[in-house]
Amino acid sequence: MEAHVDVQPDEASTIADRVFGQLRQAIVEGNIPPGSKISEPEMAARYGISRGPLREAMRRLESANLVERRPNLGARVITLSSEQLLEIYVIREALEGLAARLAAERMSAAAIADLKALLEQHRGEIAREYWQAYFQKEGDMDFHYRIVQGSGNQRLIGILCDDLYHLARMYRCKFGMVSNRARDALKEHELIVDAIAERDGELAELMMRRHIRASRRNVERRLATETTTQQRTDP
Amino acid sequence: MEAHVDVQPDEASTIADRVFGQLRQAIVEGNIPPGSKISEPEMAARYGISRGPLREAMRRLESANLVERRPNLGARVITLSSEQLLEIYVIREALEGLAARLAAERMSAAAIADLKALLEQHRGEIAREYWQAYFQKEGDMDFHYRIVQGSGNQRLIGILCDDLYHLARMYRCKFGMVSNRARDALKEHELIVDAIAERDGELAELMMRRHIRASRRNVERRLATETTTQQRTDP
DNA sequence: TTACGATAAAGTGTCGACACTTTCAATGGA
DNA sequence: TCCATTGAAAGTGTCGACACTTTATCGTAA
Repeated sequence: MEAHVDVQPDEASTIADRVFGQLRQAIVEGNIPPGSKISEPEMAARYGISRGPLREAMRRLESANLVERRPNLGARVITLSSEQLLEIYVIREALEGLAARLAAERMSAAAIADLKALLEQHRGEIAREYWQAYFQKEGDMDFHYRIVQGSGNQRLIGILCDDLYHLARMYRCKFGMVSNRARDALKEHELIVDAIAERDGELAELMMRRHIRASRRNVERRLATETTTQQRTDP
Repeated sequence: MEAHVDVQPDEASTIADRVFGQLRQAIVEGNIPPGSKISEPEMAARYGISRGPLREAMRRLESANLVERRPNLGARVITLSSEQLLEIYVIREALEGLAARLAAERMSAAAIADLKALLEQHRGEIAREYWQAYFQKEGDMDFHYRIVQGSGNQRLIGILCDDLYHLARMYRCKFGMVSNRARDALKEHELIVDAIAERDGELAELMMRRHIRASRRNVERRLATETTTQQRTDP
């Protein structure tokens, strides 16, 4: 449990770690726009550090697939294409389906109780119409995050939590995904937790796959209408 | 297609790239034993470079999950536990099953023909008893590698080819996996390719999952007998 | 005016040196 | 004899400087 935690801007033993967390947050939230070049001297000056730690932070961003680096040409924030977003959904369907099955087999009773409490909280927030503030931002991620943790497969946890989830968040910040699917998603979450609580791994996997597929199709619809009704925003 | 290629010791624009490839090979092949500490000054001296590029190479090895680094304590080659090996198999089953399905849908006819030719070659090698030299080492990897490439999902390709496959090779080098399963595996490979050639994604996924599951069970049996008949080699 | 080439600017890759942390060993005391 | 303390040695983290590559700019010639 010591790995795979979000490196927050504060508390980090090394400068490179701290700057990595800050840069990741800035990139994911769109403060450093996709496709923009990151100049090492400029960034180092902005954060008041040397180029050494900054380069290390950049390398970690590269391995997290948030920036692309090419020799002698420097680093650019990745550009988000709809194809890549759909690729991520396809992988998440397989991987989180697996995670749900494993979680149903191995998650502790206490963790399941916590999960149910989280869903109860979400239910309340949606009823009070707070969901636009919370659920669509982090609530959904919290849910998926916990199930993946519950799988107990460290490598699976690493792939999903260290890489794919940050990318998914980045997309969410880019296109402001105001989801009309919040209620449906909550319903699906409940079905998944029920299956896990009954230790029915097969059903949990099925429900998780169906849930992520529904999310993907929602995004596909949104992308389709977006490209037909208005211009793309790629310069 | 420019990414996800094995960085060979030669031809690499930057020193860090070259040393990364050399170190990865040394680690995967067991020349730098698992669990051993990697001293930056010592390694830099051995390769005749400065600590800067070496640190970059180490960082890339860490993101490939071949070494573990802890602040102020340095880097160690990962220790291979049987649990981790099985974790990898579980993930491969899900991910390569997905890859096989996508490959059945999207692989070009030419690529499928190449795949068939590769299998034909393997068949010949096994018949001539050369399989102990080739098949068990890289032939199996070649097969899986091509199908993953055929999926066309760049992120899936990255996860499997950049990370998991090197780890799998590392395990293979550690325990000298002389497989009595070569003939069975070839048979399973043929079934998978047949399904892909008939564009039957569902069947291709099923066969690939079954194939990897069989491999995993073979490893499990081997591990079980190993631990009961002889001492573990962990010091 | 446009195309080509040279020069300068900016940026990345690499290096050696210093500061701080960890580790180990020797010394002293209980 | 054993444990704690202290000092040195080794190692990692960080920094500034230099070399080489890429890019932009300017000047010249067609």
